Amino acid sequence: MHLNININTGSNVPIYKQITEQVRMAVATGRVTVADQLPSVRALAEALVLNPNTVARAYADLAREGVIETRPGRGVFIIPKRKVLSREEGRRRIEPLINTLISEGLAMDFTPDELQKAFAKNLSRWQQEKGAKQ
Amino acid sequence: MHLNININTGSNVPIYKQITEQVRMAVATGRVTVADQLPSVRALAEALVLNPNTVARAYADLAREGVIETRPGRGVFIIPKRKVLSREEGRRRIEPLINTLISEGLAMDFTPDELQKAFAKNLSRWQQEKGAKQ
Amino acid sequence: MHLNININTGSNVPIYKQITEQVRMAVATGRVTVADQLPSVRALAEALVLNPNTVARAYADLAREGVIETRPGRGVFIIPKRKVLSREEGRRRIEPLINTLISEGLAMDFTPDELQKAFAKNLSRWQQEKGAKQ
Amino acid sequence: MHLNININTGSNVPIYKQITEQVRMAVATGRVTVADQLPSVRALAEALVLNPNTVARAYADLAREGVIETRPGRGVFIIPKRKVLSREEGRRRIEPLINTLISEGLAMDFTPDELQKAFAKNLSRWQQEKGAKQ
DNA sequence: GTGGTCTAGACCACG
DNA sequence: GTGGTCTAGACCACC
Repeated sequence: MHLNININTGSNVPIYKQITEQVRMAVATGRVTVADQLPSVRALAEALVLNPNTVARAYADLAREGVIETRPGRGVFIIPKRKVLSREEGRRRIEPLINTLISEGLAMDFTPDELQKAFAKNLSRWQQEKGAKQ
Repeated sequence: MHLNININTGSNVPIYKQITEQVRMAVATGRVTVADQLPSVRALAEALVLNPNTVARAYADLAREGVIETRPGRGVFIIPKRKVLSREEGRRRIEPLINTLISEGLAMDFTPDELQKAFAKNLSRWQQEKGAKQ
Repeated sequence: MHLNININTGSNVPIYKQITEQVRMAVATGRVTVADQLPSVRALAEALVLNPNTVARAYADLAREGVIETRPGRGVFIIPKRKVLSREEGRRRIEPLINTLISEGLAMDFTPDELQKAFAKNLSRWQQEKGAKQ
Repeated sequence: MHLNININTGSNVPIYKQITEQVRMAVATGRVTVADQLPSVRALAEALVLNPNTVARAYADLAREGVIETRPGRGVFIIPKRKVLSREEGRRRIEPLINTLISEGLAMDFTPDELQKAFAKNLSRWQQEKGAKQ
């Protein structure tokens, strides 16, 4: 198991969200598995050169979501995945992202075809990463 | 010309962004066309029960994007689409939107195939609307 | 790094534009360099006796131009120069500035030759300053 | 004598200023000469499809500057040119325009050489116009 | 009437 | 502490 989180400080995405997203992805793609132990707040903060508060917040969010469990004194662990969101809720949350992408993309002079291709390209990159790790 | 903007004040998305997106969409789908005049800052602010500054900010963003033109003392107008950003800058701005969509989608247990289909479906809807109006 | 911005409240030039121009100049001449941190919105507002919103607007414009990057919660930073606008858009924006200069200059009884010389002189000053600092 | 004013409603330059500028230029280049009569406020407004108030304001500005004279009941006339601004005042007003041009131009990724060339090109275009009319 | 600028001060998210 | 968003209300230039 190797978590390997990358932080982009220049991004608009808040750092704590970059962490939660990458941990969620690592779990979803099977790169880390149930009962795996994550680095401690302090260790991860040091490794990523971040404020421990930022890491703590990310872990708190993940714990609230039911992705990880912090066992005081022993560490942070992955817990079995349950579906948190129903299909419908998922769709409700994902559609605005799609439409923002299309709206901004078209306004920026990209053709629908270019958008489709760019999306497919990035999607396949994510799948490759997943395949490589499994 | 029928603009019909809906604001969701409870959303995380800033109000000014909801406005810019809906205007861009109205233009992209042909619901408003070149040379159409948009409601004045004050009129839209009153209609949406917002502060005029919020509407002004949305209009300013659209003007910077090259979607509209504000003519002081006369009003706000749709202008012919033109290429404002460099190719690289466009790519730089569209990639994070794509990756957020993929990351959130996969984290919500959608398969890559489902995401691809959902994206294609929405994209074709934008084009259909436009085709229907033209 | 020494920013040293001067505001002329009596001028017709909006304050936020005076700020953006002086920051751009500081960057172009090398007085501030990549990765330098600019004063915070509040700090600069206090130093210049301005409303923080006015400074924030100037910073927002610079960020859109690709001169700086605002990192919420951390501050404002100079970033490597990159091409944001398309070639055509750049031309579209620079031509009116040139023509205003020529028109006003000729109306003030300067000869074309004098204008040409004045322009060349200022241009070389910008380059000299930059050379001296680098 | 043919005045031939062109108004660009899409420009940021206020319409009344476009008029004053073009009249001043027409006088400065000798396209219209002393004792020439200009179109009346009403006639020019109709010809340019403008609000008469806008033309009236432009004429008022020109009269205040000493470029034209309105003789009630008879019309609007060019009056002999005097230098309104001293050399020094002229320089004080022209330098900021030059520096804005350079600052924005460099920020937009134009090279000094490109700026110099663009300036020279536009300047020669103005001179050609003048030559053609004389 | 129109949009543009600025101030004042609030609340929020982030680190 | 930082920047981002929004409201409220002022004053100005322009048409």
